[in-house]
Amino acid sequence: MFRGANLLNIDAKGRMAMPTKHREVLLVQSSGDIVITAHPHGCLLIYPQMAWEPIQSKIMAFSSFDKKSSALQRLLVGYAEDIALDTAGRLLLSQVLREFASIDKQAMLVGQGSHFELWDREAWNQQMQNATQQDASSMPIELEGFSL
Amino acid sequence: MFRGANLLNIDAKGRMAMPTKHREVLLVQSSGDIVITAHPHGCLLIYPQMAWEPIQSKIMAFSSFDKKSSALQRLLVGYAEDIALDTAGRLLLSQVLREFASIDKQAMLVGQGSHFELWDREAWNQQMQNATQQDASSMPIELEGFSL
DNA sequence: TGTCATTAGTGGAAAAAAGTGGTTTTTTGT
DNA sequence: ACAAAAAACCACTTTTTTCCACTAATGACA
Repeated sequence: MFRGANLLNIDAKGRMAMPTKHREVLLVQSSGDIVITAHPHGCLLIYPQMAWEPIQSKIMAFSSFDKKSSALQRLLVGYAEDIALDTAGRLLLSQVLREFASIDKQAMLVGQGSHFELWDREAWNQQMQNATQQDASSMPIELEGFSL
Repeated sequence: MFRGANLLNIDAKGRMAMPTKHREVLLVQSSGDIVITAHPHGCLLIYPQMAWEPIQSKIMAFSSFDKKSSALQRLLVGYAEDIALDTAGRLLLSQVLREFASIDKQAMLVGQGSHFELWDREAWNQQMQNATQQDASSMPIELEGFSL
């Protein structure tokens, strides 16, 4: 599925060209219909529309009285927008979403299997700097014994 | 499997010639399909495509809300690119990956059994300088009682 | 030990594909 | 019906990919 990182330019209208290798998959899987939403870590999430639906269902099944889960519902479902690729394979990022993720001129599109993450260029570099400075002792339990 | 270190030149387009002795293995094992990604220690990882898949599955099974494990997912899967050897047995390193590992003109390709690591020449020398200055007292527990 | 032959490494040109930006057309809301 | 905004369209530029040719290195054999 989706993997790999691409540095992309965003034009004055807020349009961003999807790398061609991913376009076909998106067109086949959900006829170019995309859902974009906000991620709690400060980036955007990009799903093929069909893959998003079951996730949204799960999220909305959480209790809406619990503060944590309703906050998550507001973020993930509240920000979610339906967008389609234009004829040139670009997608239009709304003002609101761009502001949420502080995305301006350049963004890093990062494949994560079933979906993508979209990061402001600077925020991504920051993120990666942290990740490469971690040492194994601070790794979570589930990574115990994991090796490449 | 893969072992040995080779100093390789990278041309202006970012192409790198695989040492011939490794080409056959890569061709037989995964018809020349390679996955290349980022390693938290600042080098690149090169796997035969088939050998990479099960590793990616394990990584993506971690929780995506935990900061530490999602950082690892972003690094390892986010940077992973599918690449094939060209007709001359070279592989093309993308701008993004070269920048991650600060690889410019020369790189050290290091066999690690199932896979390779690719280091910027300078970073590799640095790395080795540290390794030769370590003394046994700072070794991790699992190396207790280990001798060559 | 020198010459020849084969194979590996390197560089670049031509062709194809992708990215970009602006103009026109359509839609939407007033 | 008109104005503003958004979407579609189209043409140009840049990048990427593929292919081919040349040079260097290695090894075999006389």
